[in-house]
Amino acid sequence: MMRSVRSLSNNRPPVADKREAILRAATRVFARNGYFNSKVADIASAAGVADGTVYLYFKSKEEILHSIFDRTVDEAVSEARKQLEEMRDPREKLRRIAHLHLERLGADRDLAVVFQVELRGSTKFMEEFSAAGFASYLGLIRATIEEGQREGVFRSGLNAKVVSKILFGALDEMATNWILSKRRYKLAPMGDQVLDIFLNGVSA
Amino acid sequence: MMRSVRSLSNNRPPVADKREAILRAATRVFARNGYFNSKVADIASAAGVADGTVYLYFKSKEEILHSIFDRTVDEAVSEARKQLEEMRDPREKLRRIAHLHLERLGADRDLAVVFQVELRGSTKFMEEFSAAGFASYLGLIRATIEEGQREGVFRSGLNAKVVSKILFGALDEMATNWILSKRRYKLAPMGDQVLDIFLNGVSA
DNA sequence: CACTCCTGAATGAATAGCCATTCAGCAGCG
DNA sequence: CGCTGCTGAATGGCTATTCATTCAGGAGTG
Repeated sequence: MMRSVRSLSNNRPPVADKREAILRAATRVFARNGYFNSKVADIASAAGVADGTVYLYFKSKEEILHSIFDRTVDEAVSEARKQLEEMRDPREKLRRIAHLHLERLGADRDLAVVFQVELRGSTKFMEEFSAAGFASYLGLIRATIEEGQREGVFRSGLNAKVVSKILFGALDEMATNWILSKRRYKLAPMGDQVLDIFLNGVSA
Repeated sequence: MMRSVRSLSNNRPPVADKREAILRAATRVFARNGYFNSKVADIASAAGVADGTVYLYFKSKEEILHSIFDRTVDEAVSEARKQLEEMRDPREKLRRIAHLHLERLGADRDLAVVFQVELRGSTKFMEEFSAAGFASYLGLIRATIEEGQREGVFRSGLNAKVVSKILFGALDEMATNWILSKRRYKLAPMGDQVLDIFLNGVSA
């Protein structure tokens, strides 16, 4: 009750503030208990708001999960697009994609758990997610590979779609293993090992 | 009611019969609705038994899911071990592993959904699964890679653990994409494309 | 063979508890 | 006052699991 100073900065973004808090709390709660075992009441209390408040910002529990995905994927894809714009070498581009991918997940274990574990938790989810963000992410990888094929740095006989799935799958597995591992290690550096083998495998 | 001949062979396995029926029904139900959205009553009716009967064979809904995993992984690993025994070339061994992996999942879409989607649905599950079957499966791949390194067919500078994760991740992604895809295609042949790139990447 | 008694597998209605969502009202502010 | 934003207790629906009961068929008996 009684917040230090309330006026100045606390006026405008109570909205965005609380929404953010709920999203962050939900990420933590989902990561620790799994989506289906998480109670909305847990999320509310972790966010420091009342149960009902959650429904002022989200239509349902499910929408919370969606929002976490959407926000993260949108951010990740647009950030990647931006950084890739200034690059030429397709090999370097793939390295950058891998790095950004693992760096982002490696920086927030809870977020990583939600992505690697909870996202997989229902075909419905995967299909929805698949349609939107995932497709554009895979597309980013594929476009880079096709670019490399045109330039002659990657073998042109390969099916770019399959090749992009291989890279994605390998990175995804690194992330999944990382969250399951008891031993703490840096995730991002794994990307280099993956890329070494991958590039060696696809280079012309 | 009225079973043809009851004595001879019908005496022993009414038990295994029903257990099997429940397991098969559960695989279908879980695959279609997701584990958490599946009602035990749905499984029972799909299996053609009463709700209560399920509890004569399984302690809980969760144990049903476990049993599906355990049975499949055990079968897969021992089958793979057996086939690999008679082979020498590590490259061929990896091809065989990939083939068996995708062949098995490709032959039963429901089972594939349970494995690719439901298995990922909770950290708890993954940890338990991880401990048992998954580790031994990854270990099989790793052992083959190390064997290849000793024989000089694979680059010895590579970390075999990471390399095995890459291969597994790539195969896993093929399977996941396959179940999500609307278009029907054969899963197993994807293994060859994966192996072409993979072997090219790791060969000495 | 005919009959009775048992056994335990199978049943499915009832229970018990859980939890997402709602909403009547409260507090602070201008 | 009149809003706006928030609260949290109450509601309603749902479903895993239990358990009293049924019943088919095997065993024992005369």
